[in-house]
Amino acid sequence: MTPQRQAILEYLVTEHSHPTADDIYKALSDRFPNMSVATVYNNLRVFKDIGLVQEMNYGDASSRFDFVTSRHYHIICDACGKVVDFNYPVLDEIEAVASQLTGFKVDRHRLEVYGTCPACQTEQAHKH
Amino acid sequence: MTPQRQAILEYLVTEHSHPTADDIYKALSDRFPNMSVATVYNNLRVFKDIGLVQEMNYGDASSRFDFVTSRHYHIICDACGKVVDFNYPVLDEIEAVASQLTGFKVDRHRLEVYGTCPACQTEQAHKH
DNA sequence: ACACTATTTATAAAGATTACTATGTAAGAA
DNA sequence: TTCTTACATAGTAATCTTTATAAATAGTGT
Repeated sequence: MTPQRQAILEYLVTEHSHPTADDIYKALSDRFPNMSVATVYNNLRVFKDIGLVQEMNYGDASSRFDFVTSRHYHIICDACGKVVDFNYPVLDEIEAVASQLTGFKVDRHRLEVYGTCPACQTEQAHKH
Repeated sequence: MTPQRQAILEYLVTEHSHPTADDIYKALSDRFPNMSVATVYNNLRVFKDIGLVQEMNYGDASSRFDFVTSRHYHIICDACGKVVDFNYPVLDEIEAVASQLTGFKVDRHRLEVYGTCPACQTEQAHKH
């Protein structure tokens, strides 16, 4: 557990945003002026492998990383990219159905809702 | 509707795989030896904009493209990357709940199930 | 034939992520 | 302490996917 590793983990735990690797890199560049981007990626992979952190890919943009606490889903704003958590009963049934229909051994699923966040809604309304 | 455009669309309709841009490019390189990769991307974007084709991003790998027929979900093999369709009632409720909880105006959602396909299951079993 | 518009090709460029190498650093054994 | 081993980091090059750009091409209508 190096200082850099601790700082990255700390950032993920305390910040409730869903930062990209670059967000983390920039946020910590004050405390670690010569930390490498590769270090951020390396540590994020370590955290992911042991299940502490979840990686989320959206389109062509950068991956976002989320410290895993409780089970929740994400809703993402198409306009500004903001990610917000929301709770919903875990969709176990769809996994069972998918497994039956396809013969796959199911491991997990991934669900995201897309739309426009309140802030961007008002901004778009003001454009008239 | 150029010959290249037609060929790309034809490939998406007839092949029931979920090809990447590069898959399409390679598959058509016999008939169009000097077609550019950019042409594939351009046309895929055109198809996507008019709603003929759906783009799917998985992790760091390339996007996959799916000709839109009926509403269905995807299950993806972690071992070989294969994508298989399966049918399930559309999850309208989760969109409503998410909207209520977050104040977002919901546009759509995205759901994928991950696991191991039958072929890779047997292959993994034979490794003992 | 001429102008206009859209498409293609070819290539450069961008952006995110990984690979690689050398350096550093901490822990353990002799 | 000193040597050794293992691993983390920094720095940079390389890779891969996708987009941007500019020139060439082809089609359509006048």
